[in-house]
Amino acid sequence: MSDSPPSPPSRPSSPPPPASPSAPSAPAALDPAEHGARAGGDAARAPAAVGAADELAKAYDPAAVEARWYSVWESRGYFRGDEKSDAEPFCVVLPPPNVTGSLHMGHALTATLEDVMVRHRRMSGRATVWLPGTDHAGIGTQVVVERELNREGTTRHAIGRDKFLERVWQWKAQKGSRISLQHRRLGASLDWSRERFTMDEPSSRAVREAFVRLFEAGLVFRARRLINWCTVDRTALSDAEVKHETHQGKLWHLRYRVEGEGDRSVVVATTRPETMLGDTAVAVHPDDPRHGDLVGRTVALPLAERLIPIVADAQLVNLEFGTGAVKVTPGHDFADFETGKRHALPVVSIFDGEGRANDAVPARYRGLAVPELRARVLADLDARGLLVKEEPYEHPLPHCHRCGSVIEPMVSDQWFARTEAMGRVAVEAVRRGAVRIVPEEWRQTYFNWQEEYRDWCISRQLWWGHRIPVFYCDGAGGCGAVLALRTDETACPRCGGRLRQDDDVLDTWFSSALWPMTTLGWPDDTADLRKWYPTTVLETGHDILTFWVSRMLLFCLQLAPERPPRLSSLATTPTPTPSTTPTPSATPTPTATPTPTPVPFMDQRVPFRTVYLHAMVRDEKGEKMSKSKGNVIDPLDVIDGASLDQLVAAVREQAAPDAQESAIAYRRERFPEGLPRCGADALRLTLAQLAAQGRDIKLPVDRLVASRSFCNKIWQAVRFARLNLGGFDPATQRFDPAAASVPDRWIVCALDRAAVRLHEALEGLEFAEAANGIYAFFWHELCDWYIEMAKPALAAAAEPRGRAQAQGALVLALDASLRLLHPFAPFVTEELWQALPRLPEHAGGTAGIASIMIAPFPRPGALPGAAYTGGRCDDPRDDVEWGKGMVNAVRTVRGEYNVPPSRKTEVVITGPDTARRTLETIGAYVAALSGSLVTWAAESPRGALSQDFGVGEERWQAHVKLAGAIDVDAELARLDKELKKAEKELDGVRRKLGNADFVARAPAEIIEKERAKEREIGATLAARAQARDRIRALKAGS
RNA sequence: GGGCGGGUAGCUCAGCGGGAGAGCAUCGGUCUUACAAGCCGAGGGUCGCAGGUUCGAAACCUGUUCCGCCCACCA
Repeated sequence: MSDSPPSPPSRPSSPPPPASPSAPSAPAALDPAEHGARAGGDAARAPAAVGAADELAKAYDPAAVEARWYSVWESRGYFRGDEKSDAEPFCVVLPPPNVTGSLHMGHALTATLEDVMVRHRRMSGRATVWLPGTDHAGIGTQVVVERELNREGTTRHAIGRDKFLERVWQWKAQKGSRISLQHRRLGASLDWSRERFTMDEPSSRAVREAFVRLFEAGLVFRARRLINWCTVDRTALSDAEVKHETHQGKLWHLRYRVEGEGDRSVVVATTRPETMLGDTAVAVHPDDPRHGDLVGRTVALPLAERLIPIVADAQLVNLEFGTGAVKVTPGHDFADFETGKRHALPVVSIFDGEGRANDAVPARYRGLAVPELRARVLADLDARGLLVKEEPYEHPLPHCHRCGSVIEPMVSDQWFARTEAMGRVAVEAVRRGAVRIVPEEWRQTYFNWQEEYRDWCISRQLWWGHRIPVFYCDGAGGCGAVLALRTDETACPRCGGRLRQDDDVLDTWFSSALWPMTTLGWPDDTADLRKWYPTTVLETGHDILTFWVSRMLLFCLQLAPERPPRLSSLATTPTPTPSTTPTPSATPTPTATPTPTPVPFMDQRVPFRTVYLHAMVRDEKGEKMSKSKGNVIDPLDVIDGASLDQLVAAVREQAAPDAQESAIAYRRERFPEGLPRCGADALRLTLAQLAAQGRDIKLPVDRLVASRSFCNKIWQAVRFARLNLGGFDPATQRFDPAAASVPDRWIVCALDRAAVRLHEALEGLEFAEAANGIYAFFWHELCDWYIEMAKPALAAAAEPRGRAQAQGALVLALDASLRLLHPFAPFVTEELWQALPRLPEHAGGTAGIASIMIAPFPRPGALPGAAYTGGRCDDPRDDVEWGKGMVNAVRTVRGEYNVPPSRKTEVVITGPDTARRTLETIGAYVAALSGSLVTWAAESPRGALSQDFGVGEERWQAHVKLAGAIDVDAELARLDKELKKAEKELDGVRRKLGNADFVARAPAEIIEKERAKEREIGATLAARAQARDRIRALKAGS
């Protein structure tokens, strides 16, 4: 893949000089007159310096098309949001990808859906901005750089914090551009002038401001608690970052002797025998007859040689489970930690940060990691006869969301965000509809998560991230103040003592939670913030509903300005006002319950009005894409194509060494031919079409190829137009309803209807509906019927005035269709639109507009077709439908008899007098499309093959005369089959209508519909019976 | 353990109270001067299973089975 646009081989390589006027997009003879720029927007005035080539290549080539447009759009400033615009705002923030990563299909889906929305709204005249950015991804990035250091034989501790951070910034600079490149290749119309990084200066300032404010409000606090600790990444994690996986483990029964009770003992059951060294009690149920009486006694903790009490705890102990006695390890188990608090038990921590046994255990166990420690503890207990039994036991085991290692609950001092008060507001915002979640089924998941109000552990023992802006005056003689400061200080403002900054950094998601605000300039009172906050739609994968969406609601509702502030109150950058809190103690900070933000301001403070959650992209087997499996498809490999060798090479580069073999095998098996070059437009179309799927999207390569074919179809349609526009003068051409032909009038109507449907689907975030609808319209209405019907009038030899009319309508239809398609397939539509002569704006066209990107999206009422569909002109829809019916009927018969297209047939249409009149209007088109000579007759001819067709209740018949003998028996069989089909349907309808309950209870319109159906099928049946009789007569007569 | 989603044509999936659909694949016809990445036609489904509600169920309810996901400290 190359980032320099290759010049397409099939085109003249000399680009028009930059100063040349707007692209002469049609052949010289058709040079469209330029009517200057369309009102408004300097961009529109920019010359279209990158003219489309003089001739369209014979086939669509995505590489050639996509290379040229992105930089043009960007350099002309089309992506820039105009904060001064008076138009209704439309703002989307791109979920910031991890800066050192690379986009996968999930990102491509995000980019596609967001770009579709953004381009549509932009074309519809909204003040649109789409904000790009990347996330520093704390743990992920730090781990990768650390691994690199390890390979060089050093560690982050060896080189120190500052040097290490330098290294990470280098890494970021080196890798960060790939994401932007990928987005550009996808055609994402992001406002790069507003690009942000979660650790850039303004974001860092926002994070700091947010922290200080939350600190001042008592919403973040420091406490010594049991937290999830990853012994590999050596940091605390939040609950959200822990995944519980079912583990086939064991349940061990251990015997503890009761002091002073002779031989009496209690047996406890545990899945983690090694933690017994940290036990500080045994709990039993107070009502347990087995050992209820032992409460208050002590047991001798074996191996550790300590005495621990037996306590009664009805909350922890389940009478039905295990032995009814539970070892209590407050230092390494969440339930036990709570139990310990209830009984004021000491907390013994037996592991260090790497998960090895520390000095709290007897010497022979020190330094052992969990597996070895467990083995030795069990062996020692067994040797003492204290291991009663072990049994297989399945239980959940917590794992690190990042690295997959087993989580160790550990007690430590950490910073937490108090979520209850903020959470209530965040729940309320969704419940009251200030934020809408689409699809709605995710609301429940959101509530379930948000309503738990679990305090969020926000400190991480990492170096890469936002350093916690808390300073301690805890040096010798210090006053002990704990201060959250907006600027770094070295001296304590209270006592002048030396300040020490907290070493920890904030959870990555802390900064992400502020993203809709920071990208718009918060905490400053910026024009962007006033124009675009709250953002309009937040679109992302459902997997980060809890990580990200919930947290944005939590923080933004708390911190956003209550209403757009007045300019006069413009941000005086807050001076550092030190805040204080009591010296941190071992117990959680006191609970001054902050009051929730009053509800009336919710509408102003929510970070977004709508959340749209899309499905996860999976491979064709529905398996999760992962680098180690080798089933990750890089969007660029779909866009540019990739040989099998390239795919294999990519695995070697990306996948972990131990996973490479299987990953390569997967690719060899799945993509023996590699991936075909499909182009960004095809990828986007495919992803948009699949967006309706609920939880998972399986991405079949076939679909991509089909979309590429669709792009070619669009290409060919415009190519056809250009080949048939000889002598056409777009400047003077009008679409004249009075003079327009039936197909021309029909297509403008159909276009108007398609535009209405598409617009509604897009406004309703129904991407698949939108994409499929416009696909079907373009291919099956415009290409299959309209262009085919228009061909005779467009032929070079056709009558000139009629031809000019047809040319005008074709140009109009394609112009509008391309605009409808543009949000989905930006590149190919721009290329073709530039190559298409267009009518002036006052004639419903877009001549003079420099780019399709800034052309108006066809709206109901804005197209000439609106005059028809609005009832002001005669909509020829019925005539065309009858025509289609006739053509289909003839084609069916010809198809059944394998009549080659080259062979003309003679066709007689029978039906009421209206049929004759309809035929006068559309007969020529029917003839052309069915390869037949078509006439009307009152009587069915003998010796023809009949096929009925109809619109609504009315049925007419097409009688196809085939030269040569008819296979009478075969024909009878065919008609018989059709007849039976109709009979069966009629039966069903009659049964329904014969049902008194139905007639009495069903709504009137449904009954009427059934009656109509009865008449319709009745007519069909009659027609088929007649046809059969005629064939029978033929048989009898032959 | 709790919650959620899904089982519809060979494959991937729409439809989610009133006549079973799309793309791909298959079969037949066609190189018709925009497109063979095309055009035309055809075949193919008791909508997981069983009950129920309803005049009417692929859709709603209950149960059941099979897949998948999320959440969860019963040691």
